[in-house]
Amino acid sequence: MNNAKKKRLEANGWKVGSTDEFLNLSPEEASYIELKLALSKALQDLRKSKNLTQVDVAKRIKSSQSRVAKMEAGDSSVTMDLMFRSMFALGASRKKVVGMLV
Amino acid sequence: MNNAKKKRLEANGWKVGSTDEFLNLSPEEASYIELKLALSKALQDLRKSKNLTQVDVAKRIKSSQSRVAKMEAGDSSVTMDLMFRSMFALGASRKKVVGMLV
DNA sequence: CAAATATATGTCATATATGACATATATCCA
DNA sequence: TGGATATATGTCATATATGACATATATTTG
Repeated sequence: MNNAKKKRLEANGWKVGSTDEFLNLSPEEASYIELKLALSKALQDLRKSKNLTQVDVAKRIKSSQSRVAKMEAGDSSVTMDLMFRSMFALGASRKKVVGMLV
Repeated sequence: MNNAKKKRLEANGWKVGSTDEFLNLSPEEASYIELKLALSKALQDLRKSKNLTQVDVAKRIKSSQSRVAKMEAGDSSVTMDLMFRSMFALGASRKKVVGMLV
């Protein structure tokens, strides 16, 4: 994990150690966070591929633009449940969704 | 979706329509729930393949046996985040985890 | 460039998930 | 069988996620 990624993680509310780089980020936590970031990226890619705005997505899932923005940013305050739901709401199949996480 | 599955869903706290079978369960909700159930099954399979008890898993993720049981039951009160975290805590790789969801 | 449109960030009150606990039920095995 | 071990179910106080809102900052378009 490079420094830019670490900065992005910290910016999104993840605890990635202060003095030392990320020794206190266990492998399993790292895997989880990286999968979640992949999911947030997948959601954004999917939305863009359909030429939809965050407001459009928000309407479909009865949420708000700000929450969609947070999903796409991989913010620590959003669950993967909401992200998966959003992708399905955009018409993606399970195969498609899972495929975007490989 | 057959009746047995519906019963299982309802038992786990999912709202799957009362009078009519499951007309009020939109395709995206169905996809989400089915993915989550696949994940709960994957977690259980993984645990059993390692010959661990729910208590063992609970210790590794600093949770409780009851919560692990709920994860494996696909209970509506548990997030996919916790399930993914658990699988990673059992040593599964992202490739492995994602592969179990295909 | 400026206006319009899109996205990001911060905060709140409320809803939901969490670990913990008690206890019920199932499964194992001597 | 019955005691031991494992899993399921229900509940609670607390922690965290949620939609909504305001508003800041980009990005597009004319």
